[in-house]
Amino acid sequence: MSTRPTTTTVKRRKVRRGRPLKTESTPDMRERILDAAEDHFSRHGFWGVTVREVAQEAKVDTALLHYYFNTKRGLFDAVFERRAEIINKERIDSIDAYVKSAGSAITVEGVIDAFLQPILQRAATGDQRWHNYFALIAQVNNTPAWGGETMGRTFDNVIHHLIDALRKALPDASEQELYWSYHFLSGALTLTLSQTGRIDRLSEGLCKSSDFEAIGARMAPFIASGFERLCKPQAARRKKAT
Amino acid sequence: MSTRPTTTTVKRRKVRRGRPLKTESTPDMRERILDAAEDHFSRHGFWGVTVREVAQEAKVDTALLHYYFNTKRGLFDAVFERRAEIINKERIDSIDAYVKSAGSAITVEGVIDAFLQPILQRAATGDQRWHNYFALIAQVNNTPAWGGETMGRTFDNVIHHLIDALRKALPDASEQELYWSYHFLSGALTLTLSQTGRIDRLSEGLCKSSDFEAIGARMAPFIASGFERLCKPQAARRKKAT
DNA sequence: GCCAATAATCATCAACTGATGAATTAACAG
DNA sequence: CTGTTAATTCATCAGTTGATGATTATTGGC
Repeated sequence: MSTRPTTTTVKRRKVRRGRPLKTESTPDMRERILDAAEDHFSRHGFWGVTVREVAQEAKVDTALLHYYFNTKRGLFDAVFERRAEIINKERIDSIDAYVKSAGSAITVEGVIDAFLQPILQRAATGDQRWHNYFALIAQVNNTPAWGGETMGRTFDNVIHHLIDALRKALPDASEQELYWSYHFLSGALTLTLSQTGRIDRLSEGLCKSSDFEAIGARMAPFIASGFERLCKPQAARRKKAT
Repeated sequence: MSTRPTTTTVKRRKVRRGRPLKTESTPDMRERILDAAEDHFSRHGFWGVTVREVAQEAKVDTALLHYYFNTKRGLFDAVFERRAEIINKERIDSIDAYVKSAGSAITVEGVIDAFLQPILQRAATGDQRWHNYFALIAQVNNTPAWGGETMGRTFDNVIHHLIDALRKALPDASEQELYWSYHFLSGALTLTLSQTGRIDRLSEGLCKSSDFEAIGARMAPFIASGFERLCKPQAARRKKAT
């Protein structure tokens, strides 16, 4: 409008085209795109996000998303798998370390705590990127259309590892009770990770969904009690006296 | 295909326009639109559905959706609130009936069972429309952007009613522990309602996420154990011996 | 130095999206 | 009968969407 080039191409507003110089502090566009996508997908789900929004936040052209990930879905899957490997390895190592150290004194609560701690600790650090990622998992886990399949492909290994360890702590448990108990554990964890802030409002500020320290201290005892109730039917049987 | 009008105006493929005749078995378009919307929103969430898809399934023109609900969001809200009143009343009545009948023999498991049964029984009947509705709740409950607010507006009354009843069964419980425990309950219930079929695949068919009878028998005991563990800290305190 | 491969932007597309004013037909009140 | 209101489809719009071929600039191997 008013400001325009006075002499020799002073007011260059044009973004550089072509391959970038390697020396200029390595922009690493691919990671920037993944971060932006993680941020948006975790908040609004797959269909609630446009590739333009992601591109805008990452400050790149939309064509670059397609260059790296082909399709919007390819981008989503890349986001979903990027951190899965890290957290899965941590959880398996944590379970193994606990099982080894506990020996015959293995407890349900110990196993579940070992399973949860890697996640809750990453969440507790306050790293927004991990927060986003966990919320993304929660979204996928509650997507009926394709969530079950995606979750399975990515996390079944770890879950079976967890259940194997739980079997050691609950040698008499039936398979069914173990899986149903895990189902309830998964739900509780998922809602925790989804970060809707619902419990904050419900409790009028008494509980904060971002207070992962409080959650970390309570979740394993809560869930372990449930496991023991369901998977140790011989002890303390005092159900509804019908 | 074979049965068709023999004489006058045989090949009429054009859909009728204008106000429909009242005598022709009352189509009740409004409900049909809500059913179709419920079906789609529950599967793909708000952004994963287009008004055209809903209109097509309901076999009406898209303009009719706007005639009844103004905007896509208005349609979504109407779907969400349609069944809320019914199920909320059932849950409050169920809790009240239990509290009254149990008297001083009130138990945590009894309260939670009374809270869950209305939902699980409706789900167990196999009515697809209620299935869809419950899956929709699960979607909303895991939508960080606006899920917490919508859930609160619709369900906070019932939840506070539940927690009031639980306080009677757990007179020494701190508010915080009660709310955290409810948080885990809510997560477990939500994942159950979301019907992703994940547990089916994980357990290789041993557990069926549509088997609400199995869930109804296990969920209240599981969750009640957790509540008692967290909210009765004086008894059986045997945490990790650090 | 030359040239193929790589990494990025530009310009554009056909399809789709939510929404709306006009037209059409029936119900209903007086 | 007649005019107003309710319920429905028609026709269409302006903006958005995911995607892509062309273009530009830099790297790195020979």
